[in-house]
Amino acid sequence: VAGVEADDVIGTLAVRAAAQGMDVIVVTGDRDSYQLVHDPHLKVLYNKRGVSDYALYDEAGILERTGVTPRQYVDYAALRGDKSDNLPGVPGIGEKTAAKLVTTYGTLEGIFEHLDDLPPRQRTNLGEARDQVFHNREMSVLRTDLDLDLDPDDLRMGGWDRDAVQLLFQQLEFRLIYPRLLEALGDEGEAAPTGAAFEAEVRVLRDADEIVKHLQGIAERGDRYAVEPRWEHDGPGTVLQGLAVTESTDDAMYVAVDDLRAKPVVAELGALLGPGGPPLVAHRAKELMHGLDDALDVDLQSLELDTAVMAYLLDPGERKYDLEQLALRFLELELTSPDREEGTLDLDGNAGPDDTGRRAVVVLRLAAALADGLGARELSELYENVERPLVRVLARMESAGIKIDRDFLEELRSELQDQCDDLERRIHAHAGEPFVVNSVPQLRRILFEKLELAPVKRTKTGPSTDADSLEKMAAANAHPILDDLMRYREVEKLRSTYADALPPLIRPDGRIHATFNQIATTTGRISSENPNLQNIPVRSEGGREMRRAFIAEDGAGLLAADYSQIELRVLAHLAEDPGLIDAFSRGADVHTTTAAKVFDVDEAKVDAFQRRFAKVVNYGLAFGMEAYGLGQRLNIPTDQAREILDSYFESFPNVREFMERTVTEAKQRGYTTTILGRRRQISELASDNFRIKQMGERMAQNAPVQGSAADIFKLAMIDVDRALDERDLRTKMILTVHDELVFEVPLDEQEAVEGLVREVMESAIELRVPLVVDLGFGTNWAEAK
DNA sequence: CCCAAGACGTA
DNA sequence: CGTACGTCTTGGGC
Repeated sequence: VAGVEADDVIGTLAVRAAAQGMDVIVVTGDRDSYQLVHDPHLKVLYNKRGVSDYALYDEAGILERTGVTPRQYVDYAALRGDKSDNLPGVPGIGEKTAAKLVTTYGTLEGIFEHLDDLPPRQRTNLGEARDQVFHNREMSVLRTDLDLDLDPDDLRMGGWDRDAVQLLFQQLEFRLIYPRLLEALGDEGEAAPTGAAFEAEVRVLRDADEIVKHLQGIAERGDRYAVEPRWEHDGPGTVLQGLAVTESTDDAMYVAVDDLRAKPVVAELGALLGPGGPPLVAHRAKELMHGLDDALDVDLQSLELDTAVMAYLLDPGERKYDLEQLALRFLELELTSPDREEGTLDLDGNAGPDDTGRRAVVVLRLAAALADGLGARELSELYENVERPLVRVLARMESAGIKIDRDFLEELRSELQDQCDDLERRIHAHAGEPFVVNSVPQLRRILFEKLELAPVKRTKTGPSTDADSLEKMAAANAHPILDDLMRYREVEKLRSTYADALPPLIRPDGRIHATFNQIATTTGRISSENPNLQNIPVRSEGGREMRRAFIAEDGAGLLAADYSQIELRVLAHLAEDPGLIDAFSRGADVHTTTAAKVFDVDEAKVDAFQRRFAKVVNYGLAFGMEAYGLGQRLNIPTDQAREILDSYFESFPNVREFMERTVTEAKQRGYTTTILGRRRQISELASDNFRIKQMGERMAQNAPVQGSAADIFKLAMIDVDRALDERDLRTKMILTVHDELVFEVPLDEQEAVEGLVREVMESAIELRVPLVVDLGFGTNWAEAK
């Protein structure tokens, strides 16, 4: 109620309801409500702390709790004051004295009339606080006589509007509360329309001439239009069933894939989707590209807007970018209405032509809304120059895949299996009993109970058994089981995650086709799944073997091109740090330079040990690592780590300044930005929880650096792809690993491609420091690194 | 079948 | 108490 305190509304309604004979309980953490409890029908459920510690007070309860009656409460509270409401009390008068005074003299007025009867200290203090005390009382009196337009009867609990609640919760991104609410209340809610009943006229075209005419019409008009694929089923290996196409906001046409295969139709479709075709809109255009390529051999090159990618740029922190959710959030449209007409689902429960058509219409509407959103956040250029062209680059990489040496992989697999078996036997012998080595709870029992080893660190559920802990325990010569355990973990990881998991993913063409996800990471990087080709081992010697299984076609080799220390170069650029810029500009080894500065020695005299320290410092401190963490990583005392930290920031002062500025800005704006304007929202920065807020600060420090590096890398991918295309080279880009690109290069193209790739990657963007690319060439991925 | 936890591979 | 991912095995619950 405008212009009125909420407490007064509560007071008025509570008193009115009690007067009507209703039993009223006011649930509150506000003690002022005690004054209301003068009616036998009215009680206060006062929550002292949190939600589980509470007390139910009736009139007698208030008297017992405070020593005064509800009617006397405001006078008592006025004397006592209330720190949380910023109302000072009377010095020397606490709860006990206040209660005594009020019961003796009845009211504040009564007390002040009898000041002379009181002890001198109280008399003076009360006299001085007189105005404050009356002010206090005024502040804590609840009004119970407001002129309200509503009555307690109007507030009876009714049904609930399920759809409205669902819509609201989806908009607010309350993902878990809605199902819990359904569970708690059952689905007895009153169904109410929410604009959900969205229908589109969908016409199924079968005649080739008619289809061609329709497509020609789109080409001639040249307006934006949407294409939505219908798939045979969800998930990988699905096949295109048909396409819905629309230029309007309320109708669409649908063509089954068999009808698209007619020669004149394919030709027309190819022209429409080719370069220079009218601007096409799709949701998850990369999947559409694969569908068109696989089923019809059509190359989609006229993509204008991909609604999934656009939504990702608006908020890269979302988990999913389903059309259903986006429609609800941005258009307030319910795409999957539960009561949709029968017959729109096929036997497998999949969407039919009508659904696909409706989706196409939604995609077209959504694109306009998202385009506005991108514009308003200055993300349009990033979308047009980077994310949009990248879609097709990634699609082509996925199609290319990487060839696998199946025999080598099988050989490796059986070797690893033997080693695992052997190590498992030894571990069981050390333990004196068989147990599941992979099971952390069972391993804990063996190590920390049976063998009574001393834990080094803890997890949420018990002592940690991670590699770091095992290593520290082994260093203390705790037990011979530890060495075998560490080797087992390494070998078992290689066996299960790579040697076992990769062979089933080899397609009939002898290659693995991973999916590169453009809308998965918060920072702007690309991720890889099914399998993850971005974490194939390389550091350990044994692990590196795995890369020998990734090979080139006969007559070709693999070229690996990786940016040298791109994140540190980005940091140097963003922070404009003279020390870092100088090191990179003169081509020095930046870790050596850091070591020289931190340890105060000549660059020429830096030893390998110091350089290793400096490397950890460079990659850790710059992103919020603190003395404790640095000490852990380097196995040195925290104090010593702090000294290193201090001298680092002394040598590179602009880095600290940049980090501080970044965090401040992120707190103020709610998001960080990259070189190309990519945004990342960091809600953690607004948390009351110290640890969460600190985590947010580290994210804010890292996101601009990792994200800008991703920006540059994506530019490079697009440029290289175009350069290869323009020169009609047969070389294919086949992998992307954050700062590394892998190409399959026909041997006769090696020289040309090496020069081209280096040149294009190094000039992807102009920074305050040079970009440097390292190249490697070989018959397999291990050799190319 | 789903999920969380812990572990671990990469940048 | 550096951040960013994806995947594996266990073990508990339905």
